[in-house]
Amino acid sequence: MERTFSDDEYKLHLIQARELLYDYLPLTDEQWEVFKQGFKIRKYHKGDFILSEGENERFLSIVISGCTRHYLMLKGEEKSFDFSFQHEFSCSYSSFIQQEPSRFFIQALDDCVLASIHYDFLQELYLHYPESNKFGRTAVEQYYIWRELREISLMTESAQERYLRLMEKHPIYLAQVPLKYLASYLNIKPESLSRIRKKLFEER
Amino acid sequence: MERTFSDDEYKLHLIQARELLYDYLPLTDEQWEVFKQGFKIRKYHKGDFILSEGENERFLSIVISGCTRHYLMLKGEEKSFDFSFQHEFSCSYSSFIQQEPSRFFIQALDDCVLASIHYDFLQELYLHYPESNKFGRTAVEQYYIWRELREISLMTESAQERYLRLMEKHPIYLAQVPLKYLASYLNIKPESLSRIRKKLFEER
DNA sequence: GACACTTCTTAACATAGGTCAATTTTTGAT
DNA sequence: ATCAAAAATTGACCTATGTTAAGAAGTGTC
Repeated sequence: MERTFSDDEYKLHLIQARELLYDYLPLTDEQWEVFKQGFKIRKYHKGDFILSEGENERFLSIVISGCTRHYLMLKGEEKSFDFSFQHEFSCSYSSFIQQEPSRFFIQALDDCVLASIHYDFLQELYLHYPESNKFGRTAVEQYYIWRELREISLMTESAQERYLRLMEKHPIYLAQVPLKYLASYLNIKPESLSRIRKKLFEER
Repeated sequence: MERTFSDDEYKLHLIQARELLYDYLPLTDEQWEVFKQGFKIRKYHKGDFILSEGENERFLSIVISGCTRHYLMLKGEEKSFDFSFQHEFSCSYSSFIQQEPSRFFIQALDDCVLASIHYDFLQELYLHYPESNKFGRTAVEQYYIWRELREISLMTESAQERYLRLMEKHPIYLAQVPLKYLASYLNIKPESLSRIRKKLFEER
């Protein structure tokens, strides 16, 4: 469920969006005037669903504040695949690209604000401003690199190694994400994560 | 090591390249005249290295014939991540995008011919023909979808389930890829794949 | 601040897949 | 066709993680 807010808030968030976007795609004032028409600022409360399985992902979003969790349901169990924090993209990307039903749920892990660009608007941009393909390309390239790192991790590391690397590289996950979701992100059960944490604690 | 061939062969392969590319990116004759200047046809014998770990991936390639294997070395062991057959892209993509050293080796699994577009040429294209960003975007989108499916598989399926799905969806892998590589692609040891195959055989 | 609800931890036991070592089968070179 | 090398299989045993069940520690609500 989407939440509402004031015009002033909306404008502020749009400015933030441009700033956060800057690293991926620095836009001239002129370009921004075009782009910003296509952005929708969306606000969610902790626990709200941003996207549900089976829906087409219509938005490519950048997280302005808060964080989101991407997961899928399998045999009655949740499997967490991604967490998106400020400055990162949040999108069920395969669904977005193909405009096919998403296998993933996206849920607000905390209160959060997203700047979301609509699929149709992006297609229009691609058509009328060919250089905007660069935006789509850059976004998906970022996504791709992330996915590849995840896959390498899943293929080559033990659960404990993944946990240790997570602590080192993304301590924010430890701080913000409930352990049961982290466990599933590490591809183990919460009980196994507990054991690993206990063992690491005892060893030091 | 790259192999050589005649002018006629070269021209033929260029034509094939355009055809194979068509599904990803239909090009007008005019566009093709520009694109084809950037393509290099490369031919390898079975076992040749197309890219080694530590090298920057300079080419985005489409497989015209034969097949390639992408793998990385970890603790003295090979881990296979991808096989690319005719019509598919073959590229150490993160390295290509970031122009940073590749973690992957790419090896000719059979004699093969690739149509490869050079990184620099592609950047020029992006610059001078903004619509060509669409090519880069489409290629990486394909890659992304593939990576996501792999990740879902690794996260949610047992080795046996992965093997069965492979048999069903990509029987060509069974036919063309040595079991030791398939095992590593399924993220298990050859001994375990043997056991799975034996069990499946006895059950029917 | 008491209660209910969720999350986290612990322990005992089960299992998929890993390890090691030996054997069989396949492949490739001559 | 023969032989050596590589790939695939098998069996005995091991280990990390899963399963189940219980209890402890948080958290949010009135």
